[in-house]
Amino acid sequence: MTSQAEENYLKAIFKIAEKENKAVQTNAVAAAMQTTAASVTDMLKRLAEKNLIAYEKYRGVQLTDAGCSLATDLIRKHRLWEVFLVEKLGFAWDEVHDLAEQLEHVQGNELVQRLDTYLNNPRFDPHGDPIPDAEGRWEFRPQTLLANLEPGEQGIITGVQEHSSAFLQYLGQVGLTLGVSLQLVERIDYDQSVRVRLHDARELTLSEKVSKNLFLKIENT
Amino acid sequence: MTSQAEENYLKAIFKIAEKENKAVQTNAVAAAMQTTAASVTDMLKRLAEKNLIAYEKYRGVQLTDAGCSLATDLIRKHRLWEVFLVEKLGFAWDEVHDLAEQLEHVQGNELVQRLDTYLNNPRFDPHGDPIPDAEGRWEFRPQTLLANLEPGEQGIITGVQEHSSAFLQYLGQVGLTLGVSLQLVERIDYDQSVRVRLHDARELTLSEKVSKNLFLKIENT
DNA sequence: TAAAATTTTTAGACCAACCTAAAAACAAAA
DNA sequence: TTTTGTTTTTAGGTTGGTCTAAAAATTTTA
Repeated sequence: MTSQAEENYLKAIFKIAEKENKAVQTNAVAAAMQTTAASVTDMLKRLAEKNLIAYEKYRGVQLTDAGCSLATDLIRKHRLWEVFLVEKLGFAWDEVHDLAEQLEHVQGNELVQRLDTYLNNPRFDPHGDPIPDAEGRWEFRPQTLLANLEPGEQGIITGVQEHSSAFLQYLGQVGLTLGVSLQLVERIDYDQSVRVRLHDARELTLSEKVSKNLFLKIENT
Repeated sequence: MTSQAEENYLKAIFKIAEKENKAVQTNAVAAAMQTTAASVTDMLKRLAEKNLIAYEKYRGVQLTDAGCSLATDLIRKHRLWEVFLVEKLGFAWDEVHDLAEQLEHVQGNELVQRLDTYLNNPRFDPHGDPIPDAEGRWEFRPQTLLANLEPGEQGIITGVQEHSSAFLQYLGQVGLTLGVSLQLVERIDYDQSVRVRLHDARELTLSEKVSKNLFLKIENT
C-alpha cells in the first residue's frame, strides 16, 4: 500500500524525469513538492525501501518499473477526473487541478475503469495532455509551440505548456481554447510577440511568453 | 482544517448519537471505529480542542453545532457520491460504500454543489437513506419495518436497516430492490418468518432477520 | 589541486494518529 | 458502604511525515 504522500512524491519524480533526462535530484523534488531537501531524503529512503525508486546517496533517483507504473496510473486517474469535472460537472479548465489532485488518490481499479468508460475513453484531458490507457501506454501527438511557427503557417490549439490558473484564464478570456484554429500573421522582431488571425478573421497580439506556452498541430492549407 | 481521521470520528459520533439518545460513550466510538478506547480518548481531546465536540472526562461526548454540521456535510457527500457511483457508473448498491467512504473526504464546496445538480438533487441514496440538503436539512419519510406489517398489508421497499454487503447482495438476488412493491401474505408463528407476494404474483419466504432489516412505505389498497 | 560554493544527508525534534499496559474513575452489587 | 466489575483515562511507545540546524559529500571555481 502507498500513502498519499508517497504517491505525490512518485508523481513529482515522474514529471521531473520526463523533462530532464538524467537522475532526478533531491533539490528538484524538494522544489516540486514545496518542502525541504531533508524531508525529501527521508521520503526517498522509504520509497527505495518499497522498491518504487532506485536511490543512491548523493547520486539522485530514478523510478523503478513498479514506481513508474504507479505514477502513470496516478496521472491517468488525475486526467480522467479532470475530464469528468469539465465535461460532466461543467468546471472551467483552470478550476479542476486541485480537485483532481485529491480525486486521483481514491483507490479502486474498478472505479477508474468505469470512469474511463463513462467518459468514452478520452485520450486527452481538458488541457490537451495525453491520458495513458489502463496498461500505461501513452499516445503521442506531433505538436509545435506557437513560438516556432513561421508566418503564414496555420494550426489548431492542442495543448498548453504552462498550466497556471492565470494563463488558462487569460486564454479563456481571449477565446483561445483547445480546438481553436489560428494562423500566424507575423512575428515582431522587437519583442518576439506575434500577431495571429482567428477563424472568424479576428486578430490578436500575443506576447512571446504566451507563444512559448501554447501548443498547436500544424495544418496544411 | 479537519483531517480525514477527524472527519471519520465526527461521522461515527453522529451516527451513534442518532440511535442512542444520550452522550456518546468512548467505547461506543471505539467499537464503531474499530480501534481502542485509548485512541478514542486521544482523538476526543483533539476534537474538543477544535470545538467540534463537547467533551467532559468520563461523561461522554456530544457534537457541537460546528461538529454536527461538518458530520452532516460528510454524510451528504457520501450519499451523493453513492448515487453517482450507482446511477452514472453502474455499480451495484452493495459495491459503493468503500468508494464513497474515500470520496466523501474530497474537499470543495463547489464540487458538492455541482455534483448535486448533476445528479438532479437526489433526496435519497441507493439504499434509501436520506441525503441532507446544502443547508443540512433532512427529509424524513414514514417507513415501517416489514417485520411490523400486518398480514394483508402492502408496501413498497424504501430502504434497508442493515447495510452489509451480504444482505444487499441477497436482496438483489431475490429481486428485492428499492421501489419494489410487496404484500405480506402471512407471518409464521414458529420462527417469525414471513411469506410475501410480489407484484408479479411470485411468492417469497423471508426470515425474521430479513424482515427486521427491510423498510417499506405502507400503501393503501 | 586547493578553496569556495552548492547539494545532500544526518541528527534531533515535533505532531498526528495509533498502540499496550497500568491507573483512575465510575457504576453496580453484596 | 465496601467490594467488584466496567469504563475511561493516563503513561509511555511507535510510525509516517514533516521541520531546522549542522555535518558531509560533491561540484565548481580560482
